[in-house]
Amino acid sequence: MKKKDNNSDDFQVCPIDYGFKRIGGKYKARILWYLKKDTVLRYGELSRALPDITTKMLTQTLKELENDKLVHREMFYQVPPRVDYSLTCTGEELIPFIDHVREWSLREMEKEKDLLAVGSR
Amino acid sequence: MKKKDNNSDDFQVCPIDYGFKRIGGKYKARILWYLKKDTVLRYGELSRALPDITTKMLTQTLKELENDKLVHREMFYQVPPRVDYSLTCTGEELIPFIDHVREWSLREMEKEKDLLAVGSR
DNA sequence: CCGTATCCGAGAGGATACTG
DNA sequence: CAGTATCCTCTCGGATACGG
Repeated sequence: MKKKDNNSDDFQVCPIDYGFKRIGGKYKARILWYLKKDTVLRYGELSRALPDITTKMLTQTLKELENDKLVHREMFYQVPPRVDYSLTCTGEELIPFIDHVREWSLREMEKEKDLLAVGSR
Repeated sequence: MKKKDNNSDDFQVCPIDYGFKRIGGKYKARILWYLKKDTVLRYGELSRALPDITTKMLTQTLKELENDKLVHREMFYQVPPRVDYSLTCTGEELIPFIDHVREWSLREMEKEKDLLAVGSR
């Protein structure tokens, strides 16, 4: 198997890979989704929206999303500090597709539940 | 942070997480995509379609997709052996959404290229 | 309130050789 | 042709403690 030699970037990047790298990762899609629902969320609100995330991962993921221009970050220099997060236009373009997965998943989870119910009686 | 205790499954599973687990992984989306394009592909054809995948990963990923009922596997007992892979109905439901990411990625990659071109002149 | 800084373990994925 | 079987590396993410 040919390994990509990194001193030449003339190899083709698959767009599917590219996309999944930008929204993959354990929490990225969920964060984007919560942001679309409420438009603007503070750090603490996001933290409460995703109860299973650690501060490390939340900070890190938000930073990645910001560098990727998918979320916008606004700091207010106050005491106590305040930081707002919201979607960029590019980030919003991803919402319909996250919605699609979500709907699909809900249907699939229903199917699983039904199957389980039938099996146990 | 509360850790999920695995002896009780009364905790809520987020549908977004659920979905991304089923189509996440380095090659799953790409494999589904190639299957939609050509409808039926043999193991070797898939291998050639994804030049960067090793046999180990291809076999493993296909097995996962099969267990998840996203792809269908058909063996022909011949010499030399032949195995066909195709999408299930559930798998097909994911294609529009993979398409969406792909289109988005193509646009984004264009934007990056333009940016680079401007920067270097 | 909004993070940083370390340390660490599990598992995803890679390289390589072999088989019915 | 269509996979198995090992071994190994390396990144992702969890736990925990501390800082402006």
